[in-house]
Amino acid sequence: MANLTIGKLAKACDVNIDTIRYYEGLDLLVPEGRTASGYRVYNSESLNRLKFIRQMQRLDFTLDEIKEMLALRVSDAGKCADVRKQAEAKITLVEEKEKELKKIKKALKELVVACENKDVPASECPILEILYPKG
Amino acid sequence: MANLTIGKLAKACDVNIDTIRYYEGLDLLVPEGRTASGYRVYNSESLNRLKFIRQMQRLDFTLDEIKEMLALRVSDAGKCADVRKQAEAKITLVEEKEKELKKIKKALKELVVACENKDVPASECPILEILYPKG
DNA sequence: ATAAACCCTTGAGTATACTCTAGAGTCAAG
DNA sequence: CTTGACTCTAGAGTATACTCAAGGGTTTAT
Repeated sequence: MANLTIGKLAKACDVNIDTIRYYEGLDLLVPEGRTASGYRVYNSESLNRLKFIRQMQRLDFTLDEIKEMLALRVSDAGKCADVRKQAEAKITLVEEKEKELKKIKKALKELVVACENKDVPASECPILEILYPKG
Repeated sequence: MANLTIGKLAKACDVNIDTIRYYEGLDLLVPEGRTASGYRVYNSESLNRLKFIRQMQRLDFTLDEIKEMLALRVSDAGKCADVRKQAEAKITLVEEKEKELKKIKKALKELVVACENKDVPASECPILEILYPKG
């Protein structure tokens, strides 16, 4: 695919241009090369890589974790299982968070109901009383 | 309940002692009082408050958001409707978080499935293709 | 009474992930 | 050939959330 300047890459992925240079410093996204005048040159693989990085960030992976995953790609496929394990660990984490969120939501809803009944304790912090009754 | 020194509170919640002082600076967790010699004194409400803070942080709420939730209380009779509104806003926030987590989980599960499909030639990890297809 | 363990404050340092500034060179259109 | 858009580097700044260090008082156990 066509060579890309840093600006075009940034626009294509809707990423700040400085972020791309920042990723380079982390060895996360290194340009294919440079022009004679020193401009960074990127190719379509850079594009995929950057898209992948952003996608994984949306999935709550840190840049370090993403870097590790990208390192797995270039080594052997036996390590696919490693990535799977990481993903599974994240799923467990997500499921735990879902459970906790339910509790919080329940407490907040009780607070709303209490408000409607003008029942709200004059306490310092009703949400704590609801979540942790009787001190 | 028994009065707690900062060290005991820290230990009880498995939190760094400096973190507690840091929270105080944010008006997030203020001690009940001080001893004559200036030592912070905490009570059981502090304990609940700190537990709540940590729980909410695990759920990816920022300290600012947590502070707002803890502030949901009726100071005088007329403000009940106000608190209800704010509580409802927080419920919306929680529900947004739930949605986000669902999306993340779905993507992670796709990732895991992709990993399990080992029909794919051993040279490339298919995960990247799933997350970023037709690169 | 003395040493260990604990507490105080102020201020600096760390980690993650950017984001911006300054000063200067390069490229593309009219 | 000039003007504006783009790029370069190095380094500083931002935001969130801690975490540590220095220097000095306080409590507690022996």
